[in-house]
Amino acid sequence: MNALHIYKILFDTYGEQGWWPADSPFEVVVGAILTQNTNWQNVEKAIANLKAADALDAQAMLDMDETRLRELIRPSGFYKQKAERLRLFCTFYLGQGREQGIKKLPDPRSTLLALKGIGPETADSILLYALEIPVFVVDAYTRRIFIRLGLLDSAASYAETQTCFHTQLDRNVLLYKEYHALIVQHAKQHCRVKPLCASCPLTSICPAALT
DNA sequence: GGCCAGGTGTAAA
DNA sequence: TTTACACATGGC
Repeated sequence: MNALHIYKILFDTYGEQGWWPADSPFEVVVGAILTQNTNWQNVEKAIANLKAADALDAQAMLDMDETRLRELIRPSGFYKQKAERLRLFCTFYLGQGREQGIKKLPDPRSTLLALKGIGPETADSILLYALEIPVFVVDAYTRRIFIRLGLLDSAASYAETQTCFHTQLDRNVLLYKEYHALIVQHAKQHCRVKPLCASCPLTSICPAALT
């Protein structure tokens, strides 16, 4: 039993996800910041507001008042700190020369992590879905599911969890994109709070499934 | 009405 | 080095 096996089960169950749901790499970044500990439905409202205001653009976000940006993204919650985080990223983004400039940095991941408001999951989401760099995105769902399956120690750090996937899977952008998307899709339908249930496609391989 | 959501930064132990 | 806590809206 390994990560690839789980992937196959999830793919057979849910099919291709085609993530990230965004029209541009920059929109991926905005979504990645806005979705921090936030329901995606709320993020969609905020992004719709930005689009309606013609503000889904780095320069536009920097040009407007921060209070205006706060209002536009308010539905996504934590709107004061997220407005600041978005603008900090926008300054970095334009300063580096957008996606291409960031990709050419010696260590894009460390550079992103140095930005206030960009932690490991947000950084890796940006690397994978906006910059097409093959890093596995670890989120709360990933941990929960693999701990329940007995494939991950409950004390495993972000880095340890990520290494686990990197060593068990080929370094493939499309695979990583789909895998993370499938985990989120799966988590939304099953096992959010309660242990694995009878209709869960992973039940048959979960040691605790029937307890 | 309470719980949760595709985390992160900060401060105290 | 780990553990709490704040940050905030909207759906179920």
